[in-house]
Amino acid sequence: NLTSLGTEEVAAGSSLMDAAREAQARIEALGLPSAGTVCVRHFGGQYFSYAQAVELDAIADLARDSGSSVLLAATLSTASHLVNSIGKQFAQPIRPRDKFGTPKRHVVRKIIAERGLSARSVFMAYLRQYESLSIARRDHVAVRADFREALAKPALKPSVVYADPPYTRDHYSRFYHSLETIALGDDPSITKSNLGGGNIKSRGGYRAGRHQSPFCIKSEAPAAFSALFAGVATLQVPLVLSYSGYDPNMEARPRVMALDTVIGLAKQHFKDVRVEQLASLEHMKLNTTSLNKAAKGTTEVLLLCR
DNA sequence: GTATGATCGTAGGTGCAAGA
DNA sequence: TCTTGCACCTACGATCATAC
Repeated sequence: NLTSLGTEEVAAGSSLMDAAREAQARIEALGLPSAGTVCVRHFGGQYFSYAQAVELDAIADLARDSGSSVLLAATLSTASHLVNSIGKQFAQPIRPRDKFGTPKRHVVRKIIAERGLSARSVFMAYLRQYESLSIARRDHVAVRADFREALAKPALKPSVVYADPPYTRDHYSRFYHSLETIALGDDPSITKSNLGGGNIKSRGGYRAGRHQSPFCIKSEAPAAFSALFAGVATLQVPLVLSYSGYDPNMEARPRVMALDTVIGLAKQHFKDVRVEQLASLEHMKLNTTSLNKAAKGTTEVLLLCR
């Protein structure tokens, strides 16, 4: 993409590099606010066609200026719908050639189909869909906040807290960083990968300072769980905690914290802690069979804390 | 040098819907 | 009824950083 010019594999002096530099110069000459061109500079060519990215910039600008949650929701759905990546997430741009340099035919078809879509048309379809939804009559509020803040100052008095923290070391903010940037309307720098000497911008184009959940970091997870339990206990309401059971005898990837340890922490804050194993459920197996280690024994567990 | 932890790049099985 | 295409999203292996 344009933001990574000079660090990519394109040979200096090639016509593609010349075109990219000229495009960048023309964008700068327009004198637009940097946040207003962030899609085309950061995600154009990487996750969207340049034309789609330009349209997205315009749509996102409109949505943010309006302050309308419906417009913003339709914008984010449009970005999510258009993104040309593996699995429709924002951590894995398409790699159109295999390791031998041969173009992947099915990927080429996918690129042509997805990058030919009009952002405006997709946006209008989502807008019509969301505008036609009935309005919920029950009291509710959506909050974007750190869980500690949300528990310390709840927007509404809850009757129960349901928590679904991550349980592996994978930070899922990687998969939504572009939507975060579109929603915030800023112009973040892109992080550099720790691979290759640390001088190459991350292939996923991650925004600097993206959220890293303490539940995914082994050294921080115990304090995070303690804060969660303490925060809910202070509200004097029950807690339903979703976690993943894990049998250390199986080959599956260990959880950041063992279930027994989580239960032990819960018991420090609640008189009654029950564990319900959802035996009939298994996580979807989303990997090649050879890598799909031991889905059995890693089923969903609910901690009922009172 | 080794162990441990953290980050990044990556693959693809499953279930559903649409089309043949 | 069968086939095909697609969205979903988990979690692996490789690599690097840090602590000892």
